Amino acid sequence: MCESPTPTRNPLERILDSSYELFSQHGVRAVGVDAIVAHAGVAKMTLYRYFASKDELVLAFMERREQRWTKGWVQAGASHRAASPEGRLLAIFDLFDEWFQRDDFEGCSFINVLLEIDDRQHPVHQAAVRHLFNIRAFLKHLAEEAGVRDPDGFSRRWHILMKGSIVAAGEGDRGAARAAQDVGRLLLAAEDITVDHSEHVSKASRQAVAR
Amino acid sequence: MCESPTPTRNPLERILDSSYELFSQHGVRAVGVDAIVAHAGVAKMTLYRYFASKDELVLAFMERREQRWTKGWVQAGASHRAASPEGRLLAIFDLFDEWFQRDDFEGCSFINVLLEIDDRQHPVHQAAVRHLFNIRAFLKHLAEEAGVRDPDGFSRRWHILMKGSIVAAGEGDRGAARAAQDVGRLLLAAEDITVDHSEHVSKASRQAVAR
DNA sequence: GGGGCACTAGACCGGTCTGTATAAGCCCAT
DNA sequence: ATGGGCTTATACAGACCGGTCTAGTGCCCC
Repeated sequence: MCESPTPTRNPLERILDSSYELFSQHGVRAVGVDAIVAHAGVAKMTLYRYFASKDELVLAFMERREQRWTKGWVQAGASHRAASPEGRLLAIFDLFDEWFQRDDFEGCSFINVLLEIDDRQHPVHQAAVRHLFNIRAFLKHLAEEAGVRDPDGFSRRWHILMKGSIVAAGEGDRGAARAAQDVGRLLLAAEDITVDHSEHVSKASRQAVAR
Repeated sequence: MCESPTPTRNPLERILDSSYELFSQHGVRAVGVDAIVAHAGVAKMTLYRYFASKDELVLAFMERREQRWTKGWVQAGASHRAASPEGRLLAIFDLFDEWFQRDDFEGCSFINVLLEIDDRQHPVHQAAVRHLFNIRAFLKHLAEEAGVRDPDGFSRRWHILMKGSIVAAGEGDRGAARAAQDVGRLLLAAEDITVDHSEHVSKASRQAVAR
């Protein structure tokens, strides 16, 4: 009688949920549509009723990844943990640190797709580039708020730290987030020398160091 | 009569050469054994005479990648371009800068394999981790020579910059090497403040900046 | 010249992939 | 109750995958 509480009865949502779980965990190339429909408990024809091809499903997955991971976790989490732009930039690596300790650490799906689909003309590859660009837009926004000299260059450097630490975590380095955060503090300190010397940074640094 | 000058008549070498070209360019998952034997101009049975499985061929490819890329290009190139350990660390990004401008930029095969084969127990995945560790061993050696406080941590941070810039180049950012090099200079400068103030760094920095 | 060996060419096997076709079941609204 | 649309289950097509088998070819060395 009393079944599971709202077992995501909607087939479309079940497909999207299963795609998110399987694609993010094992990659879009390793997971076939059969695995997704089996995990979702729907018929394959139902999937192809909503998506013309697997590629379109992958694109929908990446949109969802941006909503959940980029916006719902990185941006919201960083904004919640610190008030100043410098503190929010550093807080990204606090989030990463917790992320890297998880046994089901799955890496950045945009990086994974970018490298899995090497054809630069492929729409899925281009979508990965676009979603990574959107992450950088958030970093650039924070950099502008922090008043750095070159917000675009700064966001690129910060993103290099993020991506490098994610790959390092994929190797098994659980301290990669702290290592990248240390470098990030140097980046901020170098900016503060020539821009300003507000106390927000030291506050965020103390908070991060204390842990 | 006069055929192509020594067309790598040896079938084993033809297989290894084709594996290197195709695997490094398109990834070990996207390239099948049929494509390799076709490119090498050998019979499939010849491949399976020398390698028990595709996985073993991939392992042989990664060994060759370490010989050619890690040792023959990164380590030899950095050692040739600068004499001091600090200069050699920075020279890595000079090499990367030229690499990133190439139209056939293929990325780091070890990172690609690491993310393509997500199973941490898989020997190919573990081999990728090992080859990345070997790169870090070279960085650690330079860090020790430079006299940094924490050579292991320093090599991890430097490697994060390398890996992050490679991913950024995969996105299409042709300036990623210079961006990472700028951050690398900050790392070296931070070390010099607390360790020593030898002139090698400033020499290397001048050399790198002057270009 | 003849035996042995590496190599070639191509068919072939079982499995997996994306995507389609078909037929039956279910639910809801008229 | 009776359609009609959504969903299901299942089978299937065609391509590709890693890997095997076989028959035949050329070459080198005794």
